[in-house]
Amino acid sequence: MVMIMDMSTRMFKEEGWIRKTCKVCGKPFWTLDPDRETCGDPPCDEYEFIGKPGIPKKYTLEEMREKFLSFFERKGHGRVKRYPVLPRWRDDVLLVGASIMDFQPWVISGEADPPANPLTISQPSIRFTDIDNVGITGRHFTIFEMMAHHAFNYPGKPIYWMDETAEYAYEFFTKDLGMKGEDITFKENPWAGGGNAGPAFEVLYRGLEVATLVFMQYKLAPPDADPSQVVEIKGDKYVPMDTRVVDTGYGLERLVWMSQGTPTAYDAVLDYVIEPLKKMAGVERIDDRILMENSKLAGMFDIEDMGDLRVLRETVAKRVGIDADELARLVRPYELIYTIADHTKALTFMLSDGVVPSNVKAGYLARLLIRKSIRHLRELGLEIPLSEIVAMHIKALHKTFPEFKEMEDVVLDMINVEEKKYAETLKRGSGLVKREIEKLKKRDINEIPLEKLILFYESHGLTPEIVKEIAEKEGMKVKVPDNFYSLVAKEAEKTAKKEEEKKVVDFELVQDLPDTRTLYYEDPFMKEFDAKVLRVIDGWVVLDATAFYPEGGGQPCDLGELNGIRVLDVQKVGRVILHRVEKPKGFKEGDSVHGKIDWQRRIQHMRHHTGTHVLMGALVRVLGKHVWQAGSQLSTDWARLDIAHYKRISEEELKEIELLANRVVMEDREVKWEWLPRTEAEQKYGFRLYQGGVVPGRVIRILNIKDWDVQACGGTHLPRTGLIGPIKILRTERIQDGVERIIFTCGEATIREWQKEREILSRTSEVFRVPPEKLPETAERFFEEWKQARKEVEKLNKELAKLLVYELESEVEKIGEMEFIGDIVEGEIDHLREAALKLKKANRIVALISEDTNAVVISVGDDVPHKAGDLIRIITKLAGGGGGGKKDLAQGKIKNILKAKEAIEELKKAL
RNA sequence: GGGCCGGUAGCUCAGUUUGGGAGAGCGACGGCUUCGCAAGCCGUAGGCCGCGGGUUCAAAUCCCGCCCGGUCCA
Repeated sequence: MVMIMDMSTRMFKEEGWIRKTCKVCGKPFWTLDPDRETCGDPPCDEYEFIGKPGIPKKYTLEEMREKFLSFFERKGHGRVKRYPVLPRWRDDVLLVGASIMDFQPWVISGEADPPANPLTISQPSIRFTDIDNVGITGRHFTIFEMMAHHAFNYPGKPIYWMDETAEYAYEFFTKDLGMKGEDITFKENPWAGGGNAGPAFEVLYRGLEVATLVFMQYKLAPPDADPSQVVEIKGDKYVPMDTRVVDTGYGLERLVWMSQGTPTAYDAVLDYVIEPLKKMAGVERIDDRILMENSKLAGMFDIEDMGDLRVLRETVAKRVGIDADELARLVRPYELIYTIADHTKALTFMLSDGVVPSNVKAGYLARLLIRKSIRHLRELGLEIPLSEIVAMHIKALHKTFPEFKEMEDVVLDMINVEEKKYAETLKRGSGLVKREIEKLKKRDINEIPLEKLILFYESHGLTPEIVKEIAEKEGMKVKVPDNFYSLVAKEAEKTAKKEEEKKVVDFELVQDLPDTRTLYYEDPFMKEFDAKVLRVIDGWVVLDATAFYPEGGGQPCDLGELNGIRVLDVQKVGRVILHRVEKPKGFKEGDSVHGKIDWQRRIQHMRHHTGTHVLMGALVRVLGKHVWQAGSQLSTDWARLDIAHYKRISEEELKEIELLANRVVMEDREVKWEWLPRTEAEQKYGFRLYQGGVVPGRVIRILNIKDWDVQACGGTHLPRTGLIGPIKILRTERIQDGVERIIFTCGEATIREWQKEREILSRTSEVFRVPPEKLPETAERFFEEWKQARKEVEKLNKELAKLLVYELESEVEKIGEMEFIGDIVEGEIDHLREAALKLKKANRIVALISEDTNAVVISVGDDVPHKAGDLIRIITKLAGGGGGGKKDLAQGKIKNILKAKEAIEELKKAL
């Protein structure tokens, strides 16, 4: 736990800073004030700027952001544009939650150059960890801008480290913003997370954390690490990193708040939403004193469940001298409005940056925010569409973020679609709850059991609050435990399973081999080639060069032959390509080989691959810029492309997409590829490059279809779109909410599809004996007539049953007190049953056997002391077969119809 | 990716636990009552019980696979 780390800096030593230990939390901190005893961080200190701003001048978001960025520009930092909140360049996190995430893992690992070094940025960041605190504590947001300056100290190329970082912070705060130096504290708080660690300072001012300065210099120690290098931090072992990174974060919203001294940070930065909402909802004005006390205390709280919230209410109520319930009534509307304002802002960023609401990943987080906001609007009694509020954000922010305007139509439509979906879920749900209540009432239960609440939430998306609202109208009690959601989480944990990762061909044995020369990149049309065998491992042959494309990027490997021996599989391990061959004994090190590629197969892959990119361009143009590739797979006979989209693609859209894609084929556009350094490619083309997912490597391969589509892609492609041939969309599937799959063909595969379709049509035409264009109406007519005929049969059966009944009535025999009818008849089981039931009387037994279908039916009246199920067994025992039923009716089938008569006699005897 | 819920008449759903007669309400249509309307009463039509396979004498019901919709979690 103890880390030996010197955390004094040049400034601390030269300017007379004192290192003290906080008397409340016990953590060390640095201050200029000899009398200070606490570290400055809540709950050790309370907010001191509410109502009396800690910065002399009032700032808006834009002014503060500019102040910060230009300060660091003056200090030699390159200004970098914000990154999208949806991190396309990595697949280990759902959303960007800090500026440093923009540069992980490529820049930090040294695989890509930073866009500037040192650099400064203001990065919109989204975090869900504090979502329960949002709107309540006054300082927590799901979305905030992390202003930062970063320096990447690569080996031998140091930029700067702790001394400069602390000085920049102090200078910016005191000189540029005019904060009081003696009120600033630097709290030591070593940081560890995501496999990295290092010393860190929290910079605190008047009870608020305004910046965090982190010095990343350790990484998790590998098992074989040199023990003299190992440091232990928070229980984990670390070793020094080659690249040391200055990672800072200045809270833009918090600094603006500090400069305004409003009761909450929300008031300072989201007033353009808060004020109209207050007016619309007719929120009662409360005494500023109550609001301020509330936010001062709320600032020291961390809300994890409803219990925590109650404690907060009671504490504040006591301090301002009113009743806790009264306080809640007054404060609640404010909290709702704050939360809505924050969540809708987060949505504006997420949706504009390409998150599509769905039931998975980041899309699910967007849906959570949408639904929570809608519920809050309802609680406020406001009946306005959520999109109206998102539009307010776009209006207020589009000058700084012009991309919002560009995406506005799609974003608002997505919100409206989601709102409609939620309304339907609720409607469906309330019916469900009401029906459940009816059932419970019948069983004299007047409270909804917890397991039902969990079921409603997990399976039907109904929060316990909503269930409560519905149930109480029906006079049903509902008790929601404070920790309901953690109960649900525990429930889910039980079923959580670990996934096993499938290992591909993994050979440590190839590590010493040189990279295989990739002839398929040098000339994608190379069909034959000569090469040398470098090694033969198990069934795999490694060559110095190959034109065989190894499986990757959704493109299957090439097949063909080496020296006439069949190649069965081609895989890439690191940068070495392995060929699995049918007879590995035919190869030895040093051999010359001649390779031949199955060209029919390969060219079809190329058509499908280039075709995928053409189709992607068409999808984006028809459906919108939110469309993003979510996966793709191609084969010789078909290809499929999964895309993020928020509703089903209509038939009209599909036609348009297909037409557009084929037009681009007919225009015969140029297709070019080039290798570019990662950062250069990103700056030039944007993150749209990463359609196919994260691409590793220092340089990446860029595939460019002229004025149509640019992507990072490692596949083999055609040089002109005209070579793709016809593109045909076969169908679409919705593989999950928010993801559509398009299955299509190109080139020869399309022609084969056409032929297949014609065959189906002509065969069907032959069956119906009509020309293909008449098929729909003919099929419909046949289906109708078939239904009609079926009904006729049913009717006739009923008629027959009636006749049978009439006939059988005259065959009644008396057996003691009981009446018995037993006969061998004709007909289906339904028909027999109909008759037996019609003949049923209190003291009567009816047994019928069908001589054409072997069906047996027995009906038994209420007063008869036998069960039909038992009686039928007498028959089936004798005549074979089986059957059974209830007290009054049994059905079955016998094997030997010749024994039917005998069986009925036997039954009679048994009575 | 994993879990859960659902798909039965035009609509909303029951029936699935424990296999054996496919139902209710609303709507549609017809009739009665009424000067006429609303309403009420009586009656009629309307079902590949999501699709495919399996078990069984017998499957809406049990088992397996698929499709469609919903929902929660990582």
